[in-house]
Amino acid sequence: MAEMYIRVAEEENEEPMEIPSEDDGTVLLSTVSAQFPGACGLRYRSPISQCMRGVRLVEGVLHAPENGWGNLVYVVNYPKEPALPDNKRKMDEIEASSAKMKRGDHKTSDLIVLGLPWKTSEQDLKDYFSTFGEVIMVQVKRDVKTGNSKGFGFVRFGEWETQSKVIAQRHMIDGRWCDCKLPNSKQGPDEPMRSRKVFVGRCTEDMTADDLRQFFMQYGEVTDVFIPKPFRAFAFVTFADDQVASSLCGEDLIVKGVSVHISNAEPKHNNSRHMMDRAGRFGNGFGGQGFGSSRSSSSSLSNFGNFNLNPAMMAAAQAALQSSWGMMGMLAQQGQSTTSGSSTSTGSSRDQTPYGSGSSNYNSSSAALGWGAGSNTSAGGTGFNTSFGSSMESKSSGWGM
DNA sequence: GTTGAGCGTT
Repeated sequence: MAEMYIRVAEEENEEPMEIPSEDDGTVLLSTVSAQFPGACGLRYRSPISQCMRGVRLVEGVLHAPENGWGNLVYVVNYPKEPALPDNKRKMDEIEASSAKMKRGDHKTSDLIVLGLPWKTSEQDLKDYFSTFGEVIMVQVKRDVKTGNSKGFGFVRFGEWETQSKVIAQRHMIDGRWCDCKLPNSKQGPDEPMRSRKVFVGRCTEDMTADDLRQFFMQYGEVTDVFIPKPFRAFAFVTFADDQVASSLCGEDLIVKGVSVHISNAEPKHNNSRHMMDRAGRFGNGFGGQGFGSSRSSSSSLSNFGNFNLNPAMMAAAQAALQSSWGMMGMLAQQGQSTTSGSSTSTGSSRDQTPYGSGSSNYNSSSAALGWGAGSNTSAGGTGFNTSFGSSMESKSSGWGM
């Protein structure tokens, strides 16, 4: 099937935009979200049943309904708002619209961007994130000596709404799925955060992170899904709202026909545990920033009128072109992403072996940057060792929650 | 088979 366009709109009766399909007739979710930032799926009104129907979404790929995409208008799905008690939501709205809204509450903070392709530059990051809203800072962390990317970076947005939207979804950047989170340094003391995450026991191996995300989305906005890498029959799901999480604890829910058990996520093993326990008398160590307190994630999509042609798509396409695997490589990467480690991240240990066997061209530039060379001998191990058997001590610094 | 990666030379 040749490339075609399908019609997509934010609401059923709004003017649709045409967005391109892939050669095989599927449409990438990343293509949709390039035009509709924050999109998590598509739906349409069935001409037969007159009901809204969901479009099948498998690992980032949208599949046409039985009789093809046709000429229907597909409507964008966005993550559900956290299910807050009505009165609470009203309070937030009033607060937000009031002129004397205390500004301190919704300050943005730096977000860590995990899982970046080695080659992603700060400009790439900025181009990508600008589709969501005003970007006021980007960084790619690099090895000081070699200048090689460490595979993560930071971004800071101008608006709180932008930040919360970005945290709530995954990001296809230069051909890899990346995650944006509050960095550990910004996480509050654990209690408030703890309850946003639930432990999901009795998972089966066929439950992908995407499955879990789709399933739990009905209860509220899902900000993270984690599935341990070698299969271990459990998972973690994090919500934007701690009330959603705690309301599920103790339940047995049916996911893909299997009963899973939801319980509290225990704190991750954690070395920094003596901060301010009972030293109560010297003022509370953590005075200021109430961290987990009031979160009112309004995900009204401000469509900041952007004319830039979807950098997300450009970047992905670019990645496909440059990788010797072409578009197939991209698809392969996506496919692998959800079956592996964290839903979040693409693949276990940076398996971005972009240059398949024998591809000649990769290193005029990389070699100059010191890539292939004798890996890292230093124990500090930010290295790029492609052999990931080598253990670098796992430093779980705590607050991963 | 029921408790998890990776986090900032300011």
